[in-house]
Amino acid sequence: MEFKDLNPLLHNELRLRIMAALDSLDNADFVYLKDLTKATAGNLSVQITKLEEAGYIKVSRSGEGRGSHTVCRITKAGIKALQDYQRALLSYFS
Amino acid sequence: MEFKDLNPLLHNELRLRIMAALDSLDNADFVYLKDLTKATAGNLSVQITKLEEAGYIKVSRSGEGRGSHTVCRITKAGIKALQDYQRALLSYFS
DNA sequence: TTGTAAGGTTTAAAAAGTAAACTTTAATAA
DNA sequence: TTATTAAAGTTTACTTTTTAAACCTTACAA
Repeated sequence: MEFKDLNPLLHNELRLRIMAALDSLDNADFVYLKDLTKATAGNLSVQITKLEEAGYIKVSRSGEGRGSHTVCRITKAGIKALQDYQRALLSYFS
Repeated sequence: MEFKDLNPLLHNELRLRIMAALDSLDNADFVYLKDLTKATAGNLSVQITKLEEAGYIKVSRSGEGRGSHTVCRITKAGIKALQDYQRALLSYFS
């Protein structure tokens, strides 16, 4: 039995939801992600920022206040990290 | 895209290691688990207790101090929880 | 214009994770 | 014997992370 390390940034439910969504959608805005992931706005905001800082997603913010719009897109590094995470997880199951 | 909730007790790397190990070994003692999971004794002790309190493992403790021996075994509920967790995870990866 | 709601961000509090320090007993050396 | 060291765990205090309530800014409606 050999357990591969799990990327702690991806080993969080909300962040994983965001990444999984962006992996198949390739781009989604804040409101859509909020609805899809069932997250609160605050939590979503924080986790998006963490993924952005890690370089796993790219975020375009435009406007302020009500007129603002935030669009997220997964990066190459993000896709790779997600794949690696998935592979690591497999080492835990049979 | 529908994300199933991930059991928070299992969605922790060390606890998952413990459970995955016990799932295939069916019984392992503290020292063996410590070596296998590469955990510190303190962390292992805490996480074993949490899994025990949840009814996912059964723990037999005998003796005290150096002569003590702690053996863990997965329960039916633990096996089911692990399976459910695994299934839930699959909903995150296409 | 002013009230209300939408889109996000900041924050402070709660929860969880971690490992150093400790307790107890067994083995070993002097 | 009687220290001394080391093994097996547990407690604890600390840090990190998570979470959502409160907040800010702007747009729209009445």
